[in-house]
Amino acid sequence: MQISEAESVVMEVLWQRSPLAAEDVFAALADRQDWQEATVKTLLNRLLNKGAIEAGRDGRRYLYSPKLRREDWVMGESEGLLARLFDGRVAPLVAHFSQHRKLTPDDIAELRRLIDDLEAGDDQR
Amino acid sequence: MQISEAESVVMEVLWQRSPLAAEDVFAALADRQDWQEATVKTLLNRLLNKGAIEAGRDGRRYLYSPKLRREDWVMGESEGLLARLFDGRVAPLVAHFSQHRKLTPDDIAELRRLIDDLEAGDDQR
DNA sequence: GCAATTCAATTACGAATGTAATCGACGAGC
DNA sequence: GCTCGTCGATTACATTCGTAATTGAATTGC
Repeated sequence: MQISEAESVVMEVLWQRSPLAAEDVFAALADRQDWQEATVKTLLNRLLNKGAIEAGRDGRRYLYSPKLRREDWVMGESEGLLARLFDGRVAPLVAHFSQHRKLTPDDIAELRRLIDDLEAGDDQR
Repeated sequence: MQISEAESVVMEVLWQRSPLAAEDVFAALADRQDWQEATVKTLLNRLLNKGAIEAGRDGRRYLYSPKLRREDWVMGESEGLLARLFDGRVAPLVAHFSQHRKLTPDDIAELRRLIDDLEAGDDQR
């Protein structure tokens, strides 16, 4: 499922809360995006055609909900980047960020916790 | 500097080895990409116009070299993804991969080494 | 010197994308 | 019932991208 940049902005709104009418999506974006309502409607329609969202009637209008799960989308995007830039390995990615000092102490602490859990829980699950 | 998908394939070749003539880039891609040589030349030209590469004359032809550093491009792409999908934090990204069991034991071991180094070398550099 | 070859530069063209305006149907108010 | 407003659907249009073919200039072989 290919989602364009602009489309993903709309998806984020729906992942946040749904179902929503076109107007609600527009309203939710009003501060961040300088889009006309017509633009939002176009994007909703394109997402509908792609099957990324679905619409249920609510009287005269539609309420839109995501069909594509954010989780799956995020996984696809992440995997793509990882494959293209880091030969599919996670460690080099983290190394990359660390080399550019993009890791806050909090990041490091959280990473440590993650690693500890992973090593401890090797067989669980 | 905006590099499209197809353009980045060409960049990867030049990052690997440069300077190269258009023909060499084409040859290097022959197995992976089913592109005509004309296509490769178009991409080289677009990259030239964008300033991502530069060309030095070699008699009748040109030899192309990257101007954009891979390092910088990778950082830009990574930061972009991180910002869009993980609120700019590295740890959630790693957590995401770990939740989907995308971490090999090697990954985990390497991550541990990274973390250890980071914690040990807090002030160095 | 002229023809054939070889490059790069220019042009092509359909699909996707960003950004909207317009149209047409349906319901609400008079 | 007719009119007006409100939605979604359709159409629009410039730009970027993927994928090339064509052209034009320089070079090389005869």
